[in-house]
Amino acid sequence: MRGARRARIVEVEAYLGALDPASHAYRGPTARNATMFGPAGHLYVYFTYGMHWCANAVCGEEGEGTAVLLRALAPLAGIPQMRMARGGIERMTALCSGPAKLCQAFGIDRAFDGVDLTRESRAKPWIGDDGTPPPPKPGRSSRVGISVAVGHEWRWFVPDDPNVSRAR
DNA sequence: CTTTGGATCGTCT
DNA sequence: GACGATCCAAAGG
Repeated sequence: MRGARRARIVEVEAYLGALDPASHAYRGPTARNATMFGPAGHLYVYFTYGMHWCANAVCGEEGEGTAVLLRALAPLAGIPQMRMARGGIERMTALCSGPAKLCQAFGIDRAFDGVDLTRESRAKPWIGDDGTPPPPKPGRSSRVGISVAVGHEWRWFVPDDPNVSRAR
């Protein structure tokens, strides 16, 4: 949520710090993952595959390294801006249907690593509660794109939402 | 529709 | 020096 752009979170994955070999925080704090070990409610942004940014909400106790990866959003407002940021792509469900796509749609990069998500602002991303209840029966599956700790079903999503990324 | 391979570079070994 | 918490275009059915 930034500027005129707003969207609803419809897919996330949990990464459990030192307990989770698939987490960036598994091997302890480094320059890159420092934000993960900070206070909850802040944004952890990382760069991957030489071209993509991905965003997490830090959610554990300070020093724990626990975070939730934002994997997909349902666009609500500022759609033309998202389209523009995504290179003029037309298909609505392609705007935010992936962790790197949603960052591109919202213009999220390293500059926003560490920002406080709990404070509403026009100049940076933030997360708020608009009163929409969570799905009564959330979808659940193993996490996408990882090669270790594959056994845990720590991906959660809104069933039947067209913006949810398709699993490999 | 599905499958495949290329792009591209910061981070940690 | 290897490899990613990915995406997309192109090619094949």
